[in-house]
Amino acid sequence: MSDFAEKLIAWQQAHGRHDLPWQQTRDPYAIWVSEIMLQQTQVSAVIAYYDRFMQRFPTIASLAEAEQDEVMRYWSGLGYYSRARNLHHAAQTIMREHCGIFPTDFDTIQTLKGIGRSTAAAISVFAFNQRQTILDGNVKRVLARLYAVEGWPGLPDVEKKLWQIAESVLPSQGLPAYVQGLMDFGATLCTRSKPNCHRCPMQASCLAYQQQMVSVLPAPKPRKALPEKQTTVLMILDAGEILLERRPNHGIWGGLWSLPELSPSALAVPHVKTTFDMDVEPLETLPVLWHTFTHFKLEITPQPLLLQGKRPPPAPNQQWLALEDAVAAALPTPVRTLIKELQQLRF
DNA sequence: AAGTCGGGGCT
DNA sequence: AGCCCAGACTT
Repeated sequence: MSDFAEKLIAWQQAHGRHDLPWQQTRDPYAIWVSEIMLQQTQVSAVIAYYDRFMQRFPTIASLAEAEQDEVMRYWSGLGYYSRARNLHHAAQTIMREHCGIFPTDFDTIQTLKGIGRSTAAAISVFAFNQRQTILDGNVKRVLARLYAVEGWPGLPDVEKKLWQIAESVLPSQGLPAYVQGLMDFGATLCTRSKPNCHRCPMQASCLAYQQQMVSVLPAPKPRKALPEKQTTVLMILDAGEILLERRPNHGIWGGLWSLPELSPSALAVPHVKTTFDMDVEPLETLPVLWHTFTHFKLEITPQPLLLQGKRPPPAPNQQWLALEDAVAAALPTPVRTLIKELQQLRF
């Protein structure tokens, strides 16, 4: 038996979960229902649904005979409703094509709707004590760390490698405890954030731990490049003071004081004349600034301007502030950065 | 290979 | 406000 499997089984016996409702049985139907409910759904959310469902549909036959509407009612709130439709459909398939007996053959199990390789493996192990491996999100994380597998596990090549590793570390016996251990270990110790490496029996052999890669493995799903927007902000100066404008309550930086904004296509000098009734002269430009929000990147072009002549009275949503006060004010970070840069340029 | 399904917990 | 969860299926 691989060193990993041996340690995992020992860990499972000491620290794993043993009292979940679907662990008290070897009925393939009960285990099947639990596995479907647990797809992309946390244990704590499943338990109540599982108990209610099994009370109403205790057997394959009772589920197959039920109206789809009633099945859906018992699933309502769990999400991923195709799981319930597939479960219902597969129950009827078993009645029709398998004499009402849940199939024991691994490949046959996978032909049932809603059962892929990992779920088929879980059923095969827990109900029939067969030698198969699962590969769910927990197991992917555990193996990606133990074997320092780089790349997002959703990539076919990476997933293939993880299946291969999962098979290679499979013990020859004690499969139920081992597979339950895989899941419990990933769910409670080798967690996504803040894994408990101190209490990990695999620490010495964990490649990610050795290479200090635990926090970056497995690699997160690559995000699509954020859309880029651009804007120009006006830095209108007069007597060591800068003109600030309160932003509308809705939208980005809602209600915050900021710099007046200008659509990138507009010309600064005429715009300021029309909008603010000020005569200004352009100053030396500052470098463009990038700011990243959660949903887009913003290219901010600062446009410093020097007021010529008399300062008109500020509108209610405007104020003049000394540069050093502006730096200390509660302005959006990139705006403060720009004002700081301008301040240093002046002296 | 990418999109879809989903409520809920976590950060 | 994303990201992820005992994934599988469709496009």
